[in-house]
Amino acid sequence: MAKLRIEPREEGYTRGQEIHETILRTSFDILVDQGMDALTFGNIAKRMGTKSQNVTYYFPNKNILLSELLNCILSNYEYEVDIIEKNKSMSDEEKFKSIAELIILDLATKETTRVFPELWAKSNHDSFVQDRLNDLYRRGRQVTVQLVSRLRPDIPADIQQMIGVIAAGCFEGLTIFAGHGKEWEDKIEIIARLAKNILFEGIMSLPVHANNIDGK
Amino acid sequence: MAKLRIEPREEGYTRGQEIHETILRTSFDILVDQGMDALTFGNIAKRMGTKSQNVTYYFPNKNILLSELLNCILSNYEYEVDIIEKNKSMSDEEKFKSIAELIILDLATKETTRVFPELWAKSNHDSFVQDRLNDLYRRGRQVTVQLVSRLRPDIPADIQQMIGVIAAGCFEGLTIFAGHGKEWEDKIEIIARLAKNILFEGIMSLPVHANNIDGK
DNA sequence: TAAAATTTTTGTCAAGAGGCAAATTTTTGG
DNA sequence: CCAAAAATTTGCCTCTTGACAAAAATTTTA
Repeated sequence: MAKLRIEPREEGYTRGQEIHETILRTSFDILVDQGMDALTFGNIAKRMGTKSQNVTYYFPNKNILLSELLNCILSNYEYEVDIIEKNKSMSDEEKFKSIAELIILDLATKETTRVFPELWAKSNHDSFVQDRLNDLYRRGRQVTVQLVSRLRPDIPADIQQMIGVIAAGCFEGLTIFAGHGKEWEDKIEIIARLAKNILFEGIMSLPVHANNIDGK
Repeated sequence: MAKLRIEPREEGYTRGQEIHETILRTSFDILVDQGMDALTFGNIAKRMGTKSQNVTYYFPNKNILLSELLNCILSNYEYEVDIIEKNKSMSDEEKFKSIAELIILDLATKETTRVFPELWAKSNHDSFVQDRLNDLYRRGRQVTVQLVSRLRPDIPADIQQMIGVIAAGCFEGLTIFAGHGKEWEDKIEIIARLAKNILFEGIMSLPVHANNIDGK
């Protein structure tokens, strides 16, 4: 629920440990409901009822805070991907559809709806964010691509990859229209069901001949 | 190419007119290659080789500049939607696929890849941006939804709408993975072809019974 | 050409940002 | 309980931002 995986620091008192964690959680909260602009030492301190210099003590400069925060955010999603990956009790079709549904339903969460657009925007001008996001997405797609490769073994591997990209794009894109607070939020369940069926059937009915990577 | 539709001011000298336009174009350029953070009066002026107070003269405060800029950006996309809407010389299938391809290829543009994520992020904390974006997307979807309603007249209207949302989500989401400077940028043509086929076939093979809006 | 309107420059301001340094207080392990 | 480490507070600094006001220069039009 918290959408943050915080690894403990290596040194310091347990009290300091808690503060360290509180700073990260408070930062995340600010990111979620006020956006990246509002994420300042002053605002973090204000929410925590302390001074900005105290935040500086734990995170000597803003880049360190941001990169550590990014890490906690993405680690959590990678953890979620792991859980999906390990589920082995379904057919490939069931797996594909349940993953699609899971991801779409997650993106309707306030946290996901609010945080990812900030990261997408930042990634365009910050290669550190870009790289870390890429890692996450690459790993996340792995599951889908593997399923595609089993569902459509007749398709070349690079096309299978791109199909994974398209599916992921479809999921992420729905954030904008059916995410938390968006126009289609309350239809998210129906949309999730439709999307998984459209994607599944679309992938299954792709003609082989049209998928040659060199094809015109 | 310019991705900006600037309507002339109502008053002022022609020289002032040009400056007004230059400010908006410069602002857009900054937004594209440095992002929303860097969009300050000072930076605009620096790029133009003038003083920030001169920018203030044309746009008394930043909200006015931002809302006017947003207007110019979105007006241009609405204009592009119009062009698509007017093309009547194809079958519905051809139309659907060519629209899909057109949108996906546009999103690979540097301008679109850079600007829209900024708007998505901002829309989460700025209802003015949210509303204007919604208008644009609603209008943009109209074309797709109309096609869907002709391709699948057996499906209830609200489900047709949601299919439009899913298609739009798929398009927009690809910005993140195959937009300008992204990992899959150079595969964008293949991805566009795949996506339009997956979506088309997926939509065509949706079972009617599964689409009842009240269905469990 | 002169008057009027528009544009540019100069100067100033308060608020808030990130950051540094040293004094003080609190916590913890021995 | 007591030193040493950790955490907090106090105070200050520089830079940037958006904003305002008034003087100066420029352009247009009558």
